[in-house]
Amino acid sequence: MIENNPKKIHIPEHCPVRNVFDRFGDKWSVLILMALDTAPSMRFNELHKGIELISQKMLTVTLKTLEADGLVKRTMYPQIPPRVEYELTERAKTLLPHIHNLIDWSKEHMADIEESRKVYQEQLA
Amino acid sequence: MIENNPKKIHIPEHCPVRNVFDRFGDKWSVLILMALDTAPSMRFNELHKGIELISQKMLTVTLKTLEADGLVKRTMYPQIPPRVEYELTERAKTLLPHIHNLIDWSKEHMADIEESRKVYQEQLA
DNA sequence: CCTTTGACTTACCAAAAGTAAGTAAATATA
DNA sequence: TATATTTACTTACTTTTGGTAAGTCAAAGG
Repeated sequence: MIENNPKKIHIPEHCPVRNVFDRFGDKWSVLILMALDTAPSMRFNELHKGIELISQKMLTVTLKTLEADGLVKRTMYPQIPPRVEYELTERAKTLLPHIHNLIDWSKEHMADIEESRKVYQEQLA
Repeated sequence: MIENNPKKIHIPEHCPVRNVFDRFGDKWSVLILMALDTAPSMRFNELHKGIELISQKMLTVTLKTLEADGLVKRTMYPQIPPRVEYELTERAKTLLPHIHNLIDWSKEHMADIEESRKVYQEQLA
């Protein structure tokens, strides 16, 4: 009777859920998608200035993974200095409503959450 | 004319969006909430076994932040060996539908996304 | 006694992310 | 002619975060 399962919940390593949240479960992906949602297209430096505190490095690597996932389209104009435009794909546009729902939830509950955090901190002291 | 804003998108460091996604934008929070959603309450080791590959350390620290945010309720029964039960709060229950929407989106699109990733990889080679 | 049990800590190490400087190539300025 | 500027990145290096494995606590069971 090795492994006599008590409650059989199991969130395995490889599943669509993990696959998605490993993408959204990083600091910057969602923020970039949101920024791109505010204009038809944006250039690298616009994103860099628009998303406070993101580093150039993290902006490039995150844009690359978003591009790989088909959520962002990258268009390079061969000029000098170079011009590169980023825009949301149709796929990304089907995702954004869900993200906005999370944002709305967060706006609605953030005051309460911060209050909870304060109370929790005070309990520790 | 320093700072003659071209497109005024701006995602500042301190805003409800960041505040929420810094929470969800970590590897484990959402997974723990999902696991807790499958039963009325769960013990530490049930979660540890149920969520594949999470370390004890990350489980404890993530549970603590979820507790601090009022998303998880922790109940300790003073026995030896100890028994600790975790359950979702009402606040968390209002959040879970949105998370499930994201999961549904991810199930719907994951095949296409993996295909995109494959194509993207092949382009590089 | 010594082992087991459950929910953790702690110390140490690896991986991820942040920082700052560098690159390319043409145009603008001195 | 020499230097500075511009944009979209790389690269090398440092810091922070996360993972691993062992240890702790106190009682019950063999």
